[in-house]
Amino acid sequence: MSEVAANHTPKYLVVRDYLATRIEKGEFKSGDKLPSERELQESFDVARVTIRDALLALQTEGLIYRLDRRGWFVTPKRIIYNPRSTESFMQYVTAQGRVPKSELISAELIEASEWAAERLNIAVGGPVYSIWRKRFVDGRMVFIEHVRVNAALFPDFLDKPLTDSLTEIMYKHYGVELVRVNINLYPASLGAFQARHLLVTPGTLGLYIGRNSYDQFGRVTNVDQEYWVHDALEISLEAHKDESALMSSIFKTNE
Amino acid sequence: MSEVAANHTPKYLVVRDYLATRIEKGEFKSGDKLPSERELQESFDVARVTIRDALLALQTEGLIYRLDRRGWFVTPKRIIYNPRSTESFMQYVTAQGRVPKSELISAELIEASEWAAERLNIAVGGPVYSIWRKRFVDGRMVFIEHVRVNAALFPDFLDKPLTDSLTEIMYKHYGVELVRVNINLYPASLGAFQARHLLVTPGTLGLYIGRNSYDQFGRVTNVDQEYWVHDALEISLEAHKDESALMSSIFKTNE
DNA sequence: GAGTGGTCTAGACCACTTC
DNA sequence: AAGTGGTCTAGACCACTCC
Repeated sequence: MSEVAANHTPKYLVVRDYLATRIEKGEFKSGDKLPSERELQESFDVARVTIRDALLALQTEGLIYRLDRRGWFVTPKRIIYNPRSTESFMQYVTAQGRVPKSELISAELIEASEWAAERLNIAVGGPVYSIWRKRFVDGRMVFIEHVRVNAALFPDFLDKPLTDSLTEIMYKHYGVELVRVNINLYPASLGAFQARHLLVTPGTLGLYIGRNSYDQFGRVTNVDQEYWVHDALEISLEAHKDESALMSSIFKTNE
Repeated sequence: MSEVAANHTPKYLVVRDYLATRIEKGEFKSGDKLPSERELQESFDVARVTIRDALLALQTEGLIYRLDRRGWFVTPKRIIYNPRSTESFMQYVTAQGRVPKSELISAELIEASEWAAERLNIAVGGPVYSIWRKRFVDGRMVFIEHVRVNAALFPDFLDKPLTDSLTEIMYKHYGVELVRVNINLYPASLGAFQARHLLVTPGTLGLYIGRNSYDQFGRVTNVDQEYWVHDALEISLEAHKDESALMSSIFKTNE
């Protein structure tokens, strides 16, 4: 490698840097729409593909996001989520000075699939409430959620206000308390159904969060699957040495 | 929307589906190299850009990954990481029947930057060991790590075997015990330095994990930053209601 | 040296959103 | 109706890896 760098910056990174700088300076603010791809193309005098490479790079970084066929927008600050907390979405979003919203997509009584039955610890074909919800922060859709509830434990559940915290409903109306959750999460791409509801292009990067909830009797009350847009969430938690062992001696964990 | 779908599947998704199927069937196995882009282009009789769209979609899904200028490979199974466990990388990878490897990139004594000083709770310019390491699973690079150690607490730390667990070194040689960690993580793209070491294209999607470690005296011993490739890791943890409150009453947490 | 992936051009048509 | 993003073509040159 010579002293004078032979590498020149690729054009798409020049465009990226320019846009990134303007976003960081606040010239494009959170939620703002960027100029159209063709406008950018003319400003920089490059092919449209090159503009797209720049935009896709910024998307991966989480600086901008795309609404399918609607354009590119500046990404708002991430919401912080503590998986060890039992706060509901409405609570932890509000606590961060943001405005949460919930929307019910569908709710029905179905027969447990093999996947659901295994996790809910019930028989295949057993009664399950299948609930899809959509969640917003400051008006932006951030994830959709699929909840499967062990219906045997919660008669008339579908009559309850299903945009509220389901955990709270279980506690107040059925005396069932959430005492333990198993959580797993990883980056994953958003499928057709999820993408359509989130108004993003199918295949967009997301963040998957799975959750199994247990009540005071060790029963699985519900299993949830959350499909987040990848740039809306930051996970934060604290752990103490040996506490897992300590907790198992206090609660009886059945594994 | 008419009964007979007017939508035909885009070509790049046809290619994606074909490759995804062959991977799922095991015709391409974990770690295998896919045919070159030009070979695929000829097989499908499409433009190379279309092949790339398919490959990029599969990459986002985590089915394949790319080594910069080397080609596309089938992604191995994810490693499961429990952020609440105090197991070291070597331990939790081995426990999952995989082969871990650590490599030291660099280790030096430097002056604390503002960023590091604030987190280590020391003065700006104070002594800090800056350690970069590279981590492998079954021979594949999965993340690089930047560790900053409060040097005042650990004289001659750089003489120790720095590919081993640093936590263990602190305990065995200095009697300093890790009792608490703060962790935060989110998807983020990999910068030039990280990408070069991981042999990926700069801007590739990654998973960022930050960690602050506290000892039995409440001191911050080290702050770590891990830059994972996005498809190598799944986070898994268990939480109990009210345990946070319980733990704070047992340990004194200084916040 | 051959082949590969990384970048780029200068267009095009379509489905869809927005006005 | 106009404009946008989504998809696609048929090439090209370069830097780099691999043999």
